[in-house]
Amino acid sequence: MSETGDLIGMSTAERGDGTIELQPHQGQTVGVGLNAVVVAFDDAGPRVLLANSGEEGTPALPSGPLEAEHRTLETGVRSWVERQTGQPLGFVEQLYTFGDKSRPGTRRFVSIAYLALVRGAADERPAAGWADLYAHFPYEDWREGAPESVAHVRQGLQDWADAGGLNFRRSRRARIVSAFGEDGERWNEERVLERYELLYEAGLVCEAERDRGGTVRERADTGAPLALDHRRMLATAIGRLRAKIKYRPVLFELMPDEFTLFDLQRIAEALSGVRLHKPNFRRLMESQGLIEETGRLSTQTGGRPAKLFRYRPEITMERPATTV
Amino acid sequence: MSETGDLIGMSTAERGDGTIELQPHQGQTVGVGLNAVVVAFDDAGPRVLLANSGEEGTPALPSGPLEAEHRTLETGVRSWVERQTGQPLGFVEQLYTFGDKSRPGTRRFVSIAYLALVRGAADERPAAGWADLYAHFPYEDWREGAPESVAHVRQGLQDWADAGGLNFRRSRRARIVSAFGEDGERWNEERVLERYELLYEAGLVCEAERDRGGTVRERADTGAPLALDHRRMLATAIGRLRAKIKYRPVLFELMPDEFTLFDLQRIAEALSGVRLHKPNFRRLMESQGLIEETGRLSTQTGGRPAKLFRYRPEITMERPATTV
DNA sequence: GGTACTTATGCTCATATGTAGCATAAGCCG
DNA sequence: CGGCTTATGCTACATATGAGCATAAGTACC
Repeated sequence: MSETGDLIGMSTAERGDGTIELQPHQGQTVGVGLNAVVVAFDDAGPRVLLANSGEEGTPALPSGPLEAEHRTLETGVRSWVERQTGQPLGFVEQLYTFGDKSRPGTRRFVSIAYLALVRGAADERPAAGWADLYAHFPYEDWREGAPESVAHVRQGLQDWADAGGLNFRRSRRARIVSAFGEDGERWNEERVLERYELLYEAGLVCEAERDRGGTVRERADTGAPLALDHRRMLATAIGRLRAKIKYRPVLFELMPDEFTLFDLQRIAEALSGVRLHKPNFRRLMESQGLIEETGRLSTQTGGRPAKLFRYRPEITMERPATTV
Repeated sequence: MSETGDLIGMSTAERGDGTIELQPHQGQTVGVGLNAVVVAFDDAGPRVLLANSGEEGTPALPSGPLEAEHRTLETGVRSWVERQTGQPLGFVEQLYTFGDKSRPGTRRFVSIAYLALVRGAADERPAAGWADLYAHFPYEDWREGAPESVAHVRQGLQDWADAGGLNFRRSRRARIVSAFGEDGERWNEERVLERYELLYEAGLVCEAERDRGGTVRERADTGAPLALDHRRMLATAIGRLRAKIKYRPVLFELMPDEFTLFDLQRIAEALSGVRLHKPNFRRLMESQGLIEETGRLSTQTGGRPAKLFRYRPEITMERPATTV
């Protein structure tokens, strides 16, 4: 191998066959972590898989370092989640890579976050458990109309905007309107990350206090904290998921083999956090050809029995799918 | 700092104030690289910024290792691109993180790829240059109808599908139809990555041959190669960009201060790779309130002079924007 | 057994959005 | 001045979306 180093920061290593292999130098020792946001459903609603980080510790996402034996990043994630929680993963998708320097002096750390969907939230695993998704984002659940916490949060943000200088005020107000809409109007359910980052910046989530060296104090309005920047990852995941169910049939990764159209709708609503119009939702689902009747009925509805459907994965195609 | 290590693969380090800090162990030495797909326009069309990797080397994307002084990943990317090519970046967005183990024995390598848009393709920089985007993806340019290369490519894929066993054949054919449509119908311009990965798997791009130890031989139908997995990154970037111009006003990151509606349309077409209906494109742009007339006219059109417009960034809001 | 209640299912309508075509305006070039 | 170019504006049509209402078919309760 002959080093030529003809390009700043790169070295080209000649292989035996005369071809050229390009490899960046190592810049510094960097830890690479893998994190997973694992989402599932049970009767109580949307859940996220958490690993407890010790006795008093804040809960954390399943995570671990990238290791030599991981063939791909994705296998690494699968292996960590299964080792830590016993939960095997189905659908897995890369979310985002976080790598800001946290505090001067601390070692550089790059975290690659993944989103995973699994088919049922089976409980009773050691050092792991399914938490209510909206316990960490109370203001994101608009299924019963605007939640109380939103008013609190809006007020807190208003105060924060008013506290700044003249220039700050304008741009902060614009960001608040963009993220939270005005007076309950124009709520865009996909802006989960934008909202969380605004709250963090305004010091309204407890992680903000903690990262400045303060103590973690839970807040009812902005929700329960997670370790490190894991709540940011969760926000990223929810936002991505809410966007994705509109154009990809990912919903079915969460469904049992057989389901009614209303089951499907309830899960779509739980994820997107808003109510949907029932007849329109049915029409959409039936017109897309993504599902087919099994011929059987569900009598567990409390009213007229509902037809049971199954997903048709053979129509992988592309079709936009579902909701809002 | 007391190590408790209560969670597999994690260690909790107690800080002075009694709060808990969670940090993954270091798994192995991993190099973290930053790559940038920088896109711009000149009169000849869409361009991508490349750094030459030595005399005979295949061109490469601007890239370099993550370094200690980079505050964020994004600043790292900006700094590397400017150091290597002299090009300062405007709009920057994270694309995807690649980290598969390439060959057994080689050191693990994680590459974080970014997409950047800049306002004009000024040339004449040392060790850098603007290349024609579609030179690397000839089959992606449908502005003049289905390109000849598509027929070649389709044939090659067909042969590859037929060569496999019975089960392979079915799934391969389905993937081909999903990625390339059938007979020129149902072409989805956003599936750039899906198409590239199919071609790679079928051995129809020269990188496939190269990565198996063969020599790099350029192919007219599937386009010019790039170093390492950089063409995969480029495919990811084009796909993301084509999707994004439909719901975000990113187009203006590429435009000069003043432009005609047809200028805008040409750039939208060049990126998406398909022709657009002119009256509809105008109506869309005018109805969105994202641009405003400057009051001046362009007489360079060869016909009736066109009104000049400028972008109104104050309407950052959210508005879906443009095309198809 | 009937009545009230529940949920499922099917249909209609108004309104947005997207697609395609054509007519006219206003410059240039010979 | 007539023929070319491109810009600009408008209209007809198809499709998607959003909201309401009527009916069907079960269960729970009296």
